[in-house]
Amino acid sequence: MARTPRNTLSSELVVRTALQVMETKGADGFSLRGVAAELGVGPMALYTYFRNKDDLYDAIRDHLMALMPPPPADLPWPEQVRAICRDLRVLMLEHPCLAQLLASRPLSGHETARVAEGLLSVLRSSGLDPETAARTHTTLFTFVLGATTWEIQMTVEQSDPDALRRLRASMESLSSREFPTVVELAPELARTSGGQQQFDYGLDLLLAGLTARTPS
Amino acid sequence: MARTPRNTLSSELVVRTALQVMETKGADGFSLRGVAAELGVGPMALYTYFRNKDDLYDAIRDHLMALMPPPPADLPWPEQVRAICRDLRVLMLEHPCLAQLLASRPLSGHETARVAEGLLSVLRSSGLDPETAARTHTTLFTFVLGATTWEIQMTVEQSDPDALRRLRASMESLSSREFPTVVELAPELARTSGGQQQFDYGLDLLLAGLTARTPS
DNA sequence: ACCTGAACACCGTTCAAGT
DNA sequence: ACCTGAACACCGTTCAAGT
Repeated sequence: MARTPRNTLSSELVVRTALQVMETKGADGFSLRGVAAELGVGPMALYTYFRNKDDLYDAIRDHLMALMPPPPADLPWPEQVRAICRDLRVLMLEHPCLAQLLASRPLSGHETARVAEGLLSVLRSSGLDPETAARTHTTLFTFVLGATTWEIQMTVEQSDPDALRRLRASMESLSSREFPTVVELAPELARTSGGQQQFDYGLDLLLAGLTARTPS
Repeated sequence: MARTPRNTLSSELVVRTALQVMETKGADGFSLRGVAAELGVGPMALYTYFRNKDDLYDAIRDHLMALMPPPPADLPWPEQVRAICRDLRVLMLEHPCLAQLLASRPLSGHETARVAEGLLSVLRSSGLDPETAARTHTTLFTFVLGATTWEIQMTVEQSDPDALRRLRASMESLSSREFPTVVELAPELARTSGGQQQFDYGLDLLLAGLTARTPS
């Protein structure tokens, strides 16, 4: 859009613009060409700062992870774990593209490491041995990723009236003789596809299982 | 590829060919044009059987969900839940595209409903009320989705030697003063990014939390 | 180092037309 | 109903060239 004079580009500016494009047009509508157009440069100008599209994705992810608040101190460790998981969910809801960025790329980068350090150190200081701490970190992370990805996807789906109508139609076409429980619980299933209460339910199950096996 | 004479196309054949293309070229390399080429027809021929690409995705997902075995009878309900979750993970590992198909589209279709009916009916007959059964179903489903998506992604990443080299380099560039726990647990974190043992660890935490709150 | 311009080999989907 | 062919508005990336 805006003409950018020479030598005013930077990886910082590219990342900020890329993030803006992602939040405007959605993760699907995102393209390198779109970012370049927004910056008023040719598509190839971006390759000065990033090796390829995935490399830019990594940078955007780390840029967003910088927004994660530090883990709260002076709380029992299960409460600290709960806070970190909730914060990550909130950040993903505020920036829906983060879900896809986290799911499709391995964790790397300074800010991503900072977040991992926060959760891992809480788990370690709670008395878990190295292997169990790592297992628990991966379990918590993938739980938040799965639950929130689903929540975001269902929110997107329910905002499209046409898709919602087709979904209802396909639900009602199910035989209540063949699938009695699905048909009976259809309203509950729709309600539990997202929300803080649903998230906390799953998180509490994990924490209950976790505290049950820790010595303290 | 093979020339298909007229009137030999069907939605079944399109779905089977689409699945074959997905498993050959991967979910990223998949395209409607590629499926059409494989069938020896023009791209527009597919639109006779599917409204658009998403519609075909739904059909492929349901086609794969048909491969889910029925829940084993004559076992305590936690064991039945465990078996269903493990079966879903195995199916996703055997057909990696299933992970993306499940994560990006709402659940619909006959075979998808069949799988949901299996898990939901186990949860209901264990004594859970309708709302808790639905919450638990969503929690278990999103857990399997998140854990297995992560496992698949990390496997893909580790099979690319170039990506693996860059990942190691970025890990080693982390300051062990700034992120002592991440650096210390790097080997454990790499090891717990997948595998049956890691999956069972998370699943057992959820089941432990669940059995702790059920009356029986 | 930083950026352009043309080109390559692709996409999903619409539209009008044929059988 | 079933399928073609041309067209539209896009992609990411390579390559050679300019400053």
